[in-house]
Parts: sequence; structure tokens; C-alpha cells
Amino acid sequence: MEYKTTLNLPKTDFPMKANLPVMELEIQKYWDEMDIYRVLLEERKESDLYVLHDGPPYANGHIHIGTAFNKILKDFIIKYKNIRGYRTPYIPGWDCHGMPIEHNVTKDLGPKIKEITKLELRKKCREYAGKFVDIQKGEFKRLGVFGDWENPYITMSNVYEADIIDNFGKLVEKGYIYRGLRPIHWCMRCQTALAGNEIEYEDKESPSIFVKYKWTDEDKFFLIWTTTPWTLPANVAIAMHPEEAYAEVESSYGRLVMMKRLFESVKGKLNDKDMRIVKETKAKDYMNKEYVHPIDKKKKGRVITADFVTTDTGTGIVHIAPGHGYDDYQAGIKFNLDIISPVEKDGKFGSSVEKYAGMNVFASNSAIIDDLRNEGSLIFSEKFIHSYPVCWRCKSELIFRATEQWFLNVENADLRERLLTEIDNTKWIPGWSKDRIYNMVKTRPDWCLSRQRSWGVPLPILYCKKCGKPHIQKSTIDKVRDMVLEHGSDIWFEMEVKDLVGEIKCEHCGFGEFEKETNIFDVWFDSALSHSAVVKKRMELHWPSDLYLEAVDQHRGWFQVSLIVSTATDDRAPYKEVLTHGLILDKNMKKMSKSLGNVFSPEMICKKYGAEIIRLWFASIDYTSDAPFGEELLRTSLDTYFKIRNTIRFMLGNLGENDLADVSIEKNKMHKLDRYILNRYAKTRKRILEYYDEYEFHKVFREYYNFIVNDLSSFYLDVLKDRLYTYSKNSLDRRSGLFTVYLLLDDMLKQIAPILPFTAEQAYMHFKKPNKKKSIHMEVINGDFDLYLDEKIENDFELLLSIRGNSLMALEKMRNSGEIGKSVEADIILNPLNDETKELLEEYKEILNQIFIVSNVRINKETGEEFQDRKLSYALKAEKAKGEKCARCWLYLDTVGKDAEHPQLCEKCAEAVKSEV
RNA sequence: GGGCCUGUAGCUCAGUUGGUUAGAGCGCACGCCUGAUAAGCGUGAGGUGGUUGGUUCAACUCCAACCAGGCCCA
Repeated sequence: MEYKTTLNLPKTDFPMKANLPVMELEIQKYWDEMDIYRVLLEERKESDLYVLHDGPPYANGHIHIGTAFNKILKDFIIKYKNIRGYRTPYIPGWDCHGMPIEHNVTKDLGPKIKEITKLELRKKCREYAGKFVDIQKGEFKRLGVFGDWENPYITMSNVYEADIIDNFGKLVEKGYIYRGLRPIHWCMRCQTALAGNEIEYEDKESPSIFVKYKWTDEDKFFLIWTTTPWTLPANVAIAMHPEEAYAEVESSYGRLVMMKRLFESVKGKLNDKDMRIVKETKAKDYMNKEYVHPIDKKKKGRVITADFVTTDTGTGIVHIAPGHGYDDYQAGIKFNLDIISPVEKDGKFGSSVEKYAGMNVFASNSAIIDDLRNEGSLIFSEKFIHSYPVCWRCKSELIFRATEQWFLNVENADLRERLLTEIDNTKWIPGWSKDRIYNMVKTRPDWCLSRQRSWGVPLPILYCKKCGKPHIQKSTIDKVRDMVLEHGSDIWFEMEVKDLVGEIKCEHCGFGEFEKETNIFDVWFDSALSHSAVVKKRMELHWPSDLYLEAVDQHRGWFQVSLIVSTATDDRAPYKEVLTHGLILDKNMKKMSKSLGNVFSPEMICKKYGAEIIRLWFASIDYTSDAPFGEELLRTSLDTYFKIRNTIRFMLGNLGENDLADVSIEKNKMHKLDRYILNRYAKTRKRILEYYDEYEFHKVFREYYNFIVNDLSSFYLDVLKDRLYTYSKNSLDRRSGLFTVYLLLDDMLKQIAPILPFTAEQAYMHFKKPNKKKSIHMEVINGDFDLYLDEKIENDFELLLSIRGNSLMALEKMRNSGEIGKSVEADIILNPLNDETKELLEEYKEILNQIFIVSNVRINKETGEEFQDRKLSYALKAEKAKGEKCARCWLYLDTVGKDAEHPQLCEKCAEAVKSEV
């Protein structure tokens, strides 16, 4: 027992128990105090620049697991590029304007909304967004993300808002901006436009009517179907399905065209027993055929085709009013139809509809039905119950109503073609990501930039008070931009026109008084311009960015809108590479949502487990597809984390108090086992770096973790213990082992630092190493392990390890029969059955017992279980160890007792003990 | 309904240009150690490869359809 004190057992203050929730906060404090972000930039001030531009999360609510995932992936890359020696400024940003914030603020206000002004509402929105910017900032920092948290970019800042207006001016100058009509959801009671999530659906009873439209040239009719009779005055066309069969039908109402498959259903409804098909036709037979307008007989409409025509209800022919429906609008764009919008803000027909002018549209339904019936064109009518959109606030029924909107023309100056070229010139990861955005851009419509809202950047457009025409001029816009830069965009709403832009004249009528546009920009326009407002403007960055990294949903969002404005104004994509990741779903691969109660807050996980555990989980999954998430899955990460941590701790412990400055050993003097593990690591490390360069973190993780488990923990370190603990302190073999552990730990800490920044930092603090920096993140991965590549050692050990496997099985049998406990209680007898095996065993005979962790390995002619593997052939047998147990190293050796001073010890231990004195 | 994606052991992932009994780690079971100890080591049991067809001497790997799930549109 007294000999235990002569052993070199591991010793370290690096705690086994991580207590991450507390430890991480301490490390965070350390980073804050040293100002790690600026220290790193200073450290790399001469280095190459790498720019990952942050896509701004929406400043609305706390971060969720998906936001955390995105930020952590970005942080992996930033920290990796940094530790590879790049200068990696990272400017986090927030998207602050827009409907969801305005919606929440409005909801909180309740009925008080009517008492406050637009400016007051905007102020409340600004406060709301500001509050969540601060909250999210803290939450992101807590995850260990490095960035310029003191100077993030905020889309509601003066600089940013001014840049939005500036770029709009450029787009105007280049001819991308035009005004057009577009139908939007409209609440006639609130007299406002509504966005998607402000719409609710309720069951509503509507009239369903069949109306016959007379051909202009013959006494035949198209039989159309609609549930919104009030939209008939705005009719400009009727649509048939391009693939379906149609029929001409003889009936008591005359000769009618309808969809063939709906014939029986229509016949039943009309109760016309003699109705019969007289001719089978196709939509193309009627293409562009003209009919008399159902309300205004002076006008004509024509036949078009559309995919959205229903094939299971109605008549198979629908009436088209592009001003009153989204499908209709799209069809209108496609077939170049007029967009008629005869309905005023209050939901009443304007003077263009003589017959019903001043009448509320819903009230007009019955009048229109009566009129059609009286003139004989209405041949069927019934009640129809369907889900219908209503206003989220006043619950009144909504209508689609075409209004004037401002658009960005994606065809101007061949923009669409140029976008597709830019997509081709960008590297998309993974590859399918390119197809996805390519197909979207290929077919996307013009971008509607205007929103009828309060919380956003105003469109800097004026309208002549006399002729009503818009004044949209670069010079004027630039004046607005300067005012916004100085005062913020509220100035648009506060100031008189002439104070805002000086004296200007209407270029159409020469009048000098104007009204200001009240619309604001689509919030996507804000974030689309981060490439300009941030990447171009910040001195520490370069344009274009090296990388954008967001979730799959951003192909329609940020990736695309950024591409559009950047290509339009600067003729190229704002990024060189785009990396897309999937979404985080719940443990059953179902979407997370508050109503399902399957949502996790990163905050809770940090408090309970630590940020490192989430980071490790994110590193272990393949982000190219969607991934599940749940607390029980985190347990895996927890176990994995402790394995990594303990292995690091064990290595730190063995290095202990050693002065590592002069531990260096030449390769050819090193122990063979050490040379083997360094060769293994050299190869592993090469793959790790390749995977990092390809952003394949789950492969990095797998490679790293497998090395720890299979190579280090269960083999190398297990075998090494005897050498480190029992050999005399300064023996070459022991120092060789220490040096190896030092080399491994030094590099392995750097390799894992991007993924586990807190733990790597903490371990680094306990790591005694020459020329140590203040933080591991200031280190650079540049050491070259190639000198340790050694094919012969690798091949030899592959074979030795195969023998070791059989040895382990033989030992396990002895253990199960109770003959031995630990493996050093046994000897292994090997009988080489061919020359190759004999040669191999001869070469390594000195260290075979170490490799197998037994007391002795004897090579002789004894029989045993025979094995063949590749070129090896041998018989193997395990038996109880011969010799005495050494009181110090616990091996059973026949040299025990030979030393008179230390009769309980083996030769080696006796020497070791003496040398220590 | 359209575009894109995913589906290999309980979990996370490997499987090279289609080619022998589909691999690893975790977890699980059993055992050992007590000089990495709220640790370490060993052994073992787990897979009709989403389903169904097709191409081929041969398919987890190629093709088609379907099922389940995800994103973005309609």
C-alpha cells in the first residue's frame, strides 16, 4: 500500500462534474471582461478576412430552438474560421419593422388603438422591437455565440432606414419600380387592408348561382358558376379547365356549354329531364371566344383557361374578375386582362357601375340575382355554405378588392435572367438548394413592395394634389433619405412636404402641392438591403459576403429578396456561398407549435443542462434535412459530453504538473504505441479539417468522438496508464507517452473549440503549455501532424489489434468462468503458425503484454484456438498469470523478489522507486 | 394541386462507381475493475433498409408509383 505514493497518478483541478449552467456563466464573464470579440479581431488584424453575414431574426418574442440552431451553426463556422487564422467579424442583426410587431402592439392596445395617432403607434412598435432586440441579444450570447453585440445592425436605425430609401431611389432610377393594381383582402368596416395572419375563417352562407353568358356571334351560351354575384360587374373573362372534357348540351334553356363530368350534376339541379349532350368538346375549342357581359350588355368578355377551375362542383366554367380574387388576378396577369375595381373603400359600388352605384356589395347580391333572373340569364340558384375570410378584429366579412400598389418589376433590364445567372454562379449547399431557389425565381411574380400599414419605412412618393399623379423622382427621394438619416423615418409622417423635400413642381401639371404616400415597404425589402446597409457600410466587412446561412424557408425569403435587390442595383449576388439548413421538429418529427405544447426554450435548456449540450446536439445532427429535438434526445448529448470531458480531464491529469516546455521527443525515439496513435490522429485530424471546411459538422463530431472512444479511451489511454503511472518519472518511454498526450490534447482542444467553446476554454485554463494565450480561441490550428504519418506502424498495429480482439475474447471467457478478474491476472500464449506472424510478434514482443494489458505474453509452440486473419495465422491461449504479483504495478512477473531492497516489487518498479529518491 | 427535401437497428449517423453474412457510437443486458471512481474496461442482444412494383446475373444503392413527414407556394 505504501508504494501507491510512488506512482505518478493523474492530478488536475479540472473538475469531473461540469456544472455547465454555472461554469458557462463564469467563462462568459471572463470573455466579457477581456472583450473576446475585439481581442480576436485585433489578434487577426493582419489575416485574411472571412465574412459570414447574419440574416436578421425578427425582433418579436424570445428566441426558439430554431433560432438557436441557426445562430449556433453560424457560430461553428465563425469560430472555426477564426481558429484557422481568419479574421472573422460577425455583426448580428435584427429585423424590426413589420406587421407581426404592429399586430401584437395593436392587440395589446385593444380598443385604445382608436385614440392614438400613427406616430404614437409607431413609437410603441419601436419600443416593442427594441425590447426584444435586447432580450434576444442576451439569449444569443448565453449560447456562447461570439459577435459584435455592442454594435449590431438594427433595421429601424436611422442609418439603415436611410439606406432602404437610398436603394429604393436607385431602383426607381433604373426603372424597376411601377404602380399597378392588385387585389388584397379588405375590411370595409375597418377600411383597411389585412395581411395573411390577420384573417380568420368562418362558415358563411353565400348564394351559388348558374348564369348563362350569351355568345356574341351565335345563340349559344356558356354556363358559368359563382358564389359571389357581386363580383359580376367586374367580370372580364371566363375560364375553362385546360385538360378537362367539355360538352355542348341541348336544354330547355338553350344550347349550353359546360364541363362534361359535371353534366349529370347540373342536369339534376336544373331538373331538366330532356337535357342531353349533343357535342363533346375541349376548352381549346372556345379559346378567346367572346361573350356578352352579363351586367353591362355593351361590353364583351372572352374565354381563357386556368388550372384552378374546380372539376367537382358547379359547371366547370368560372367567371373571372381579376380585381376581386387572387386566382383571377394571376390569370389576369397571364392573359393580359383588365383589372377592374369598381368597389370603393366603404364596400360600395362606385359610379362606374351605373346600375348598382352606392350599393353595398353584399346587399347588391340579391339585386343582381333578381335582375339576372328577370332577364332570363340566371337559370339556377341555391344557398351554399363555405368557409369565408373575416376580419380578425371586427369579424366582418372581407372582400378582395384591387387597389393601387407599388411593384418591383422582375423583368426590367432582363432582371429575371440575370437572377438565374447569379444563382448559377453561387455555390449552394446542399446542391438541391440551387434547384429550389432556381425554380422559385423562374416563376415568381413581380414583387409588391407597398403595404397599407404603419410600422415600417415609408415609400418616399408624393402625389400631386391637383392631378393626383405620383411624383417619384430620384432627386426627391435622396432628399427624403437625408432627412431620414438625420431624424429617422418618423420625419416622413411629422413634417410638411415642403419642409421635407423643398419646393418641387408636378412634372405633369406643374402644380406645387403634394400629398405624402401613406404606404410603407414590405418588411422583406428592409432585410433584403442588409447587404448594402451593413455589408457595404461596415468598414470591417467586405462585399459580397462569403456566406449566407439560413433555414430552408429563406429560399422564398431572405436569400431571394437579397438576391433581387443586389442584382438589380449592383449587378451581382450579395453572397458567394449559401448554406441552407433544415428545421428543428419535435421528437416525433412533427412541427413545433405552442398549441401542441412541444416547444422548448433554449433558455430552459441552458439553465438545466448548459449551452454546450445544445451545441453538441446541433453538431451531431445532419442539418441538411429536418431534425427532431426533445429533452430525451438531449440525454444522448449529455452522455457524449461527459465522455469527451472526462477524456480531456484524464489527459490533463496525466500531464499534471509536468513542465511541458522541454518534454519534446524526436519521433524515432518515441514508443511504438505512441507513434501508432499519432499516426491515427494525423489521419483523423485531416478528415476533421476537411469536414469542417465543407461545413459537415456532424461528420466532424463523429470523427472526433469515435477517435476519443475507440482509439483513446478504450485502447491507447487504457494501455498507456501502466507506463505513465509506474515507469520511472524521467524514463524515455514515459516521457514519450506524456509528449504524445500533450500533442493530442493541445490539438484536440483546438479542434473542438468551435463546437464546445466553453469547455475548451475551461480545459485550456488548466492546460500547462508554453506561450499560452489568454483564450484558446486566440490559438490557431496550424500544427502539422503529417510527420507522424507512418504506414508500416499503421499496418502492423492493425494486425496486432486484430490479435488483441481475440485475446480479449479469450480473457472474457476466463472472466466468465471466474478464473480471473482484471486482465493482468492472465498471460497470453501465442503460437505463430507462419513466418509473417512470427516476424510481427518478434518485432513487437517487448510491448505485446502492454498492448493486451496482461502480465506476460509468451511466444511458443503451445496449442490453442487457431485464428487466421489476412496474412496472419496463429494459435492463441489465455491462462492464469505465472509469477508473483508486484505490489506496485500489480503485474504478475517472475522478476518479483529479485531486488533485496524491495522484495515485493518487480525489477522495473524497484528501479523506478530507487530513481525517485 | 405544384416546386424542393427527408424516410438504414430504440436514438444519432456510416455505407466508396449497384457485387460476399448492412457498419459505428450511444442506449440496453450481463460481467470485470476500484490507481480516470457520480469514472474506466470487456462481452452480448438489437435491422422484412418507409411500402409495392420494375430494370439487372446481382439493388440499401438505379427507375416508377404509393405511404408518412417537412418547407415554400397555390
